[in-house]
Amino acid sequence: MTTRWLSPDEQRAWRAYIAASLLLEDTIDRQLQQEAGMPHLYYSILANLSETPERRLRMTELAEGLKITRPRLTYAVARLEKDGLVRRESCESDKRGSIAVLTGEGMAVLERTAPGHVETVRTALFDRLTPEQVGQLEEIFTSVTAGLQGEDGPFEGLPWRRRSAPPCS
Amino acid sequence: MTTRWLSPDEQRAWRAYIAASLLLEDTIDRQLQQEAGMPHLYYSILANLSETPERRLRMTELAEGLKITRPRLTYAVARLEKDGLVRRESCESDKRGSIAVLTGEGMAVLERTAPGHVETVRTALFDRLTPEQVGQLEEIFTSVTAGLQGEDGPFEGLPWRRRSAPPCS
DNA sequence: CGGGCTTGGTTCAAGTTTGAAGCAAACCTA
DNA sequence: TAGGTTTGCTTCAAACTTGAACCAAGCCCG
Repeated sequence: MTTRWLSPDEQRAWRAYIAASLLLEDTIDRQLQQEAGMPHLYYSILANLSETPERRLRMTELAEGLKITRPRLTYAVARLEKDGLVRRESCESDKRGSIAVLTGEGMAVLERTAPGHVETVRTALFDRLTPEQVGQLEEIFTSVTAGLQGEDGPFEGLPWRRRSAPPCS
Repeated sequence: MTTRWLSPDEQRAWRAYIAASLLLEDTIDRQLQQEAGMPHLYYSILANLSETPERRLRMTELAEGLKITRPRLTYAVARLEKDGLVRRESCESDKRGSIAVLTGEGMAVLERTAPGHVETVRTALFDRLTPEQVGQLEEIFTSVTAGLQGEDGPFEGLPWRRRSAPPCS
């Protein structure tokens, strides 16, 4: 089958997206590195943990939620643990398991740095969008995520996909 | 001033965007690593070069177009040069300058791998969007780019910004 | 039980990215 | 035209990411 190249509209959209996403991530990483001494992903790990009832999550659940691979998470959590922001506990009901727990210090860092982070996201992104565009953004990217990890799509083989979710709270 | 947190709508949009952009980049990187033996950025370098009249660009122009820092580009081009896909020439009119030139072999790799790449982008993204959404995508991210590197915005200090564009074709 | 398969997680080496520092050529400006 | 500053690019060390290999614990079925 002959290649279906991108239309001019699609080309422009694609390039706009690529450029902006690089700039945006760089901006956020830089701001968080300044204020919190860690890149965006590491901040997201703390944020994710802080939102669970017990401020704890199994490694695999965390990796799945963040859409990253497990080795990447292992490395990141090791660093956060060294900094005292996260602690690791082993899972009682499944002795293979490992649970990341947000420490008090981790929570404190999060609370201290959240306002600056939100401000950056706001200034760089949301302050420039109309309410309709916010809705469009959500719709577009929710759909993309569904396609990339949904049961039906052509990308089943992505390595971070999991089949079951162990509880072990 | 008290923090303006994200509204629920904004939260959802932000999370959808973060998740999808990670999945999308991973998917594209993986596909290109398979088919072309290089990550997305490196492919983009070849693609950018191929679109200029003489298939050549000054390092700084290239970095600026790709929205990446110069050390990052230096490293990437060094690798591509080692692989024979890019050659470096020194600039006559400005002896500090260095010019990246796409080789015949580089062009061949690009032509061989472009269809698979486009197919991935299409499957992961554009096949899931309506024509209106393609337009929305472009508008949103064009605006974000403008904000992050425009003359007026609050992010003047980003290190990749340049003031002038040397010709030195 | 006992062998094989799967799952949760880490480790390892190789590759990439980052920000600061360095270096040489070009550009002032007095 | 000399001295200082800027510009273009690279180098360096430290941090991060990747994918493959690994290990131990659970699972499955006989």
